[in-house]
Amino acid sequence: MAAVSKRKRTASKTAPRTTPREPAVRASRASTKRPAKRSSAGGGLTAERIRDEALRLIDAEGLEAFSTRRLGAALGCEAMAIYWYYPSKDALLDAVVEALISRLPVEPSTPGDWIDAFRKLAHGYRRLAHRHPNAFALLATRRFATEGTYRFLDGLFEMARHAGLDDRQTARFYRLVSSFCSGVALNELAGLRDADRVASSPELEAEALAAREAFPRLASVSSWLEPSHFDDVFDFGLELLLEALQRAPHASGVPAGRGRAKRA
Amino acid sequence: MAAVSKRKRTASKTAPRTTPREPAVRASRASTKRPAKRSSAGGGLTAERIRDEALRLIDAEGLEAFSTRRLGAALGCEAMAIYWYYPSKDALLDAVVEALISRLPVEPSTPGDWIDAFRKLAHGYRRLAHRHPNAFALLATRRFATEGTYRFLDGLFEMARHAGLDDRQTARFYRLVSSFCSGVALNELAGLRDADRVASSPELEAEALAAREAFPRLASVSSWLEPSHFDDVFDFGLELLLEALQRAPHASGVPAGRGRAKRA
DNA sequence: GTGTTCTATTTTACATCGTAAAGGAACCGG
DNA sequence: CCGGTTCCTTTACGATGTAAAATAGAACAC
Repeated sequence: MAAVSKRKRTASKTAPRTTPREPAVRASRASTKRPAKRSSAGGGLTAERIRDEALRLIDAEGLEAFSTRRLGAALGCEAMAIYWYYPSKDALLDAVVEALISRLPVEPSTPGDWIDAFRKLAHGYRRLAHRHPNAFALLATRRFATEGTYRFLDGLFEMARHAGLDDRQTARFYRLVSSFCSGVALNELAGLRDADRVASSPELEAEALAAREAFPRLASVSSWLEPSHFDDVFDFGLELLLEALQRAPHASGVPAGRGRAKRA
Repeated sequence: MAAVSKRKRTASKTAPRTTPREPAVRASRASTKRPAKRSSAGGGLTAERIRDEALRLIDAEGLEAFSTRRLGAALGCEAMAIYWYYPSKDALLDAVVEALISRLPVEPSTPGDWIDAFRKLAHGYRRLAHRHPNAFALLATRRFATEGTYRFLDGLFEMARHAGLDDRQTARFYRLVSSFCSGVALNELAGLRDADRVASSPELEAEALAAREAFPRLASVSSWLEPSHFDDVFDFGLELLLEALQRAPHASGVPAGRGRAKRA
């Protein structure tokens, strides 16, 4: 966590920020004493409630439309109230990412079958993209940088170790599979969004038709690029990766420098 | 192109937009008559100059910091002048995407070797990510929806046809390779950005250290996740895909429904 | 010449954004 | 009752994207 404040935009915002008084940095403080009780109705603000509502809003109205003020309105409080629980909008979005990630199944469904666990995980990731299309760009774009995401990765890597993979192979396949999954999902989401857009505007439809005529090859291939074939592509690619993973679990296939795992 | 205006944010902005008077929609009008001549110095505004400067600015200061006002300042004009050439910031970004895409090599370096052409293309794409890290997210996130990008795809698919791939395989591998490339590149860029951030802040550094202790598996794997190993991962994954591509060029390996190409 | 029209740009204005800073209001242990 | 802590609101500032109108110069009509 920690207050990072993204990038300072123009490097000359206002003041040098001298730790104002130490507001709220840690995300879930409510548990240290008693949860909350003020304002009888649903007013009880907590970091979790804010985060959940943020996700709900993003799902409902898109990432672009999401703002602290709108979130405040949805929560029944002023926008600035959020800043008691999160140091910035950015940090809140990190928390949303964390919440999504932690829903993924890290354990294999059948204990020994770690390839299957990887597969399940990949499918879970993809399911996330489908369930939260608007929030998914966050996952693909932001670095995993919170405790929960660390825990997720640690669990995953622990599983890989039990499967006998050395660290290098683990790293490699983690990168490969996760890159592949986000790549496919982003592609897919972009395609869906675009299909939406075109369908909702006659002029864009006409334009698409014209493009189809001007570029015949594009036209004939693009029927295979439609949403209905996404599953096919995803499974094909994923199985390709998993096969390779199964094929060469221990050995390192490239020069390498003896940085092996400590366990057999 | 066409004025799309993104999504209307809240669905209740201001007025219903009744085609104000028909300002500028088509991107490059300067060529129809004479380029321009007003304002002796470097003032000559054109769609191309705006787009190029936009890319330069994004490269230099990041996507977040990019705004029409700053672009105007860089060009020596008011922000609104841009709107004569592009209907929206969104459309301008589309043009930037197009400019980047059209730099990729679609032709194979040795005429017959189409696998090599795919490889070159993938490496070119990755090089783009390296050369324009700040602009790259645009490529991965936005749909290819301009004439230039259509042309690019048409050229690519034409090449695939010459290589003997049917439309289904073409579509499949296009999606696979492009998804893979953007996924890896995004991952890579996020990693680099994060390494930057951590290196520039002692408290984040301490935090990272603590995480390393709390999650031992993460720590030992993550040395293999460092930037120095990106090339390795990319090549490994790409060759995996290309091998599969070479292995099964024509046949469709799944049930399929006879929706084949009309051309031999 | 004097309009008038077209093209390119500036000016002005508005709603919205993230968030710093300060000011309550409710609770606390004394 | 009092000072402190905790949580939330108010107010304010400097951005943002862009609609709308004003404006300046070039090109054409007469």
